[in-house]
Amino acid sequence: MAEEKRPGLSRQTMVETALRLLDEVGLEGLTVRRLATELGVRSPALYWHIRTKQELLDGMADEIVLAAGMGPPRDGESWQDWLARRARAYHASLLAHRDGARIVANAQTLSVATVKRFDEELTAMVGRGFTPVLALRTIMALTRYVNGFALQQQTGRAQQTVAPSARLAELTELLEGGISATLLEAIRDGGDPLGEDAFEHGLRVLIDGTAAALAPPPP
Amino acid sequence: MAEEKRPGLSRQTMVETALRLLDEVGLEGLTVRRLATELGVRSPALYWHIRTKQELLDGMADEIVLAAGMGPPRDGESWQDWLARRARAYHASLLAHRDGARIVANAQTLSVATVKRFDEELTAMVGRGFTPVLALRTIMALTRYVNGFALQQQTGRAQQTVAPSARLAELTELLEGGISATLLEAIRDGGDPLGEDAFEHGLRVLIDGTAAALAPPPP
DNA sequence: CGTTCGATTTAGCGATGCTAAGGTGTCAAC
DNA sequence: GTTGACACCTTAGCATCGCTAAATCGAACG
Repeated sequence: MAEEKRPGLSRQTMVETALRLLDEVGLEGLTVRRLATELGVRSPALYWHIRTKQELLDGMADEIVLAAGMGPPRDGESWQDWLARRARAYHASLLAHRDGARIVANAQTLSVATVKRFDEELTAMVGRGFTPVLALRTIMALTRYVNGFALQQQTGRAQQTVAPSARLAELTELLEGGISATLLEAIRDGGDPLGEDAFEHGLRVLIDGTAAALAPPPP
Repeated sequence: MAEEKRPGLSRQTMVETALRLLDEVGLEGLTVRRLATELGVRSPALYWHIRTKQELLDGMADEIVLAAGMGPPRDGESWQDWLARRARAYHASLLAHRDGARIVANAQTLSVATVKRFDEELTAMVGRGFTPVLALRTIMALTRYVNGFALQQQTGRAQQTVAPSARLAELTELLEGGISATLLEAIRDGGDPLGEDAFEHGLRVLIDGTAAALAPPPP
């Protein structure tokens, strides 16, 4: 059972435990002291391995991004399929941990490994007809969309236990003014605006628009 | 000079002063005590007008969104031009205050006025050929993109005083591994990945992709 | 056996969001 | 005019936070 090495603590175990703890207590509950307790240690001990709490959060963000397992497209995979697959994997990784999107969004540092993988992806895109600039802008636009989507999914979880129909009822009350309430119709017809269908729609729009930007402009 | 009314304090003046203070001290420096001092009052006084600090932040977020002055398209304006104009106005509004994007992203409440305006916009889009669902998803996708973009622009402002060339030098060092470094080429050719050109690119991609989704699918 | 030094502890500082309880001024009712 | 009532603000202070300084522990090495 004694799986502990000599130091007993390390940056990596701290990051992993912090991510586990994050799922229990959320970002607001993720305190240095709480994490120390989880590691069977007193809080100042953590500061031997990290300089600041933000450094820990950055490590967690990098772990989340890395866990998406992104990378260049497979052989024979179209860039459209690859971009969609990549975006879905990234999205899932952000949602895999409570407040994951917020942690990634507020991170201030990228690890070298992440940058390298990113560069490989760009290179692959160039191999498929993208210019470097277009490749970079495409991936960044997609990343921002996914970030924004996941962020919105994970914020305002106050009434999360309440069914989504409650939110709808709340909206109905809000728009009682008798005005058109197109919003209500859209929600009824289109399902949860934060659901998978909505996510997929934005994804397709971005990829289709990129295809247009990639094709040579009509003479 | 005596511009004070009877109460001397109100939710609205608090929000306005908080936004002014935010530009000076940033989100981390925006403390309840500091804001109270700015208002010539002791910190617990604020809690007569708000229940929690988050409520104040929500008010600030709403003010920022409202300040974008969005609304239905003008007469004769194409939905493409309108969406682009709307996105730019929203983007500018997020950047108008230090950490503005973070405040909006973490907000948990929307004011009734904001929801109403949003509904008017959707109605206008329906009048231009959108289904309610497509209108909602389009605006949400755009909003998420803008949120993500502004958020990334405003985070990691550590070396902001240093010229962008410094970031490039840092990247160069990072990719010294001799690998292809397509990323470097993209940055050199495309300028700042967080600049206006990059923003406009994503905007155009989203609008072009939406045009494709709006057109009847080819039989 | 003593030294060294990496790793952790004890103690505590300043700051935060927020609460409890008590004041203070203004205005209406009598 | 006195007296309530009520809106609004203050004086204290609690629990908790990120983080630091200094002392202490313990294994490795001479």
